[in-house]
Amino acid sequence: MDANTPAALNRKLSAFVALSEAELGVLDRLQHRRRRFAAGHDLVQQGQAPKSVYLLTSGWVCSYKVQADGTRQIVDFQVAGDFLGLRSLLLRTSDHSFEPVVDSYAAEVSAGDLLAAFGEAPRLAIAMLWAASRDEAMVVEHLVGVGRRDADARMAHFLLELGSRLALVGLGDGDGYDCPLTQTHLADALGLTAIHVNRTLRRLRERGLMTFRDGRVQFEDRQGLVTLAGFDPAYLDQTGPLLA
Amino acid sequence: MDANTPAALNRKLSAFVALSEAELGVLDRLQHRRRRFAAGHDLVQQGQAPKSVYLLTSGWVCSYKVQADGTRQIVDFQVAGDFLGLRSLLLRTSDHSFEPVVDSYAAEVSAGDLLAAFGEAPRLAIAMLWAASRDEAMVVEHLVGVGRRDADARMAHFLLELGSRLALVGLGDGDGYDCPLTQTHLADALGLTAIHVNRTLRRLRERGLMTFRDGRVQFEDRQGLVTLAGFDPAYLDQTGPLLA
DNA sequence: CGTCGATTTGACTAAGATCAATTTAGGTGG
DNA sequence: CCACCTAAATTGATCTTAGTCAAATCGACG
Repeated sequence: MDANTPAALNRKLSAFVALSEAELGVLDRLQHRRRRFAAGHDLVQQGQAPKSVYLLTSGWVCSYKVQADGTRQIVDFQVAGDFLGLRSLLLRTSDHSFEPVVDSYAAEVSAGDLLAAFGEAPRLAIAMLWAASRDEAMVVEHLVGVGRRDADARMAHFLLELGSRLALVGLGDGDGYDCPLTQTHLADALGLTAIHVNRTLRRLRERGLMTFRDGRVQFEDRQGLVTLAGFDPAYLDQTGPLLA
Repeated sequence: MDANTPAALNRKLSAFVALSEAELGVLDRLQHRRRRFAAGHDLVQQGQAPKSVYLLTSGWVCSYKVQADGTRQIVDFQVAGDFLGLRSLLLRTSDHSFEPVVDSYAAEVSAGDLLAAFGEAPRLAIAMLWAASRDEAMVVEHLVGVGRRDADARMAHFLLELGSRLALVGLGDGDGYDCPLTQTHLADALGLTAIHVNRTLRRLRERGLMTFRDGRVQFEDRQGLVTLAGFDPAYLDQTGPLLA
């Protein structure tokens, strides 16, 4: 799908710790067992206990929880370089489900292989822990948005964060990025209805801040968006860990 | 404050993996450097880079983020047996602040001591990772509540979860528990206003489901609350990990 | 007794949800 | 190539939940 994405994880972790050739080699070998996931077909059911982690190499996946009344909350989106199901390895019951938003490719890594790789390259473990912590910080920021930002700021913040994440793995730049999400995905992520998402996007467009059309997010006034959203990317911290 | 709370962490982890005498000893030795935190005085400022973790032995603390406009979102509450600032050890910038809700006591553990303890008792590391994963699952569930539950269900779910957590460390039981939170705390946690929290508690009381008065949460109709909230404690999983 | 914070209640407003259509764009079969 | 089907996007009208503004009550504490 995109030639440079197999290296997305390398690129992401390298932005954080300088990994040696040997460590990058271990990382590459982990990503041998490739699997394809077709858009719309769920990956893991809520309540199952998986024994593998997936490293997404290309595509988009969302992780979500559904409630008894059928409403769903999307917790996070995963793009190239992101992990799927890391937490589920530790908790006996997987606490949410995964839906590929578009056809996606991921490397399947067994818990055993992962532990072996950590033994071989301990700094890899640190780097992955950093990535996991960063993911958790994003969930926290997501909670802040849903709890304390109005629809416009919430949308702006969400799309800015996504832009930063994608730029880190070489997809898109400061001006915008390609984004296959539907307004329903946005609604389920932001705790809004699809209808309100539509009106929110219209407002942002009419204010000259950004457009989202034909699968493309385009920032027209990035600074204006940042101000509206109160976006402070400190929580995406790319400057390295304390333990290194 | 409460005689049995110093053992809260032991009790919590033991509910999950059977720890040996030796492992429990390592755990106890970690908790020697006690510190007191006075109610209302913040522990760590957003943006600082701490080099220690705290293990709360008694009291209540909340972790939160404040936004530029002054609104705040409480991400989680910590009670006896919970960690403070574990994630901040990995991300260079601490991504939120801590406020002791009441006078609290915590053991300060340096990153070095923690790593040493893991070397001595590797199963302790697994158990603590489990606890960290569980904390993250709680944040996810919190996000689901704020995003997709109305005020009544959100409140009911929150108070039920808190009850389960407290029962695990021996504070309170299935009927209720002592809770020092103000309605403002609840509002900042649930993404509501304090006024609406007040009305929400009144509705729950009038429906005969529960009361919250004079620092005491009392379940009157636990099953009714569980149904209203759609509370499924699977994400609090106490049945053990895959890696053990 | 007076002050301050927390709780409680009422009246009103507003952000976002719900209900109901219509339009648009891809894909499919004939 | 075109009629048809479906999912997504768009818009209007109306309703509901929760927020805002204002004020009274209550309790702890100096």
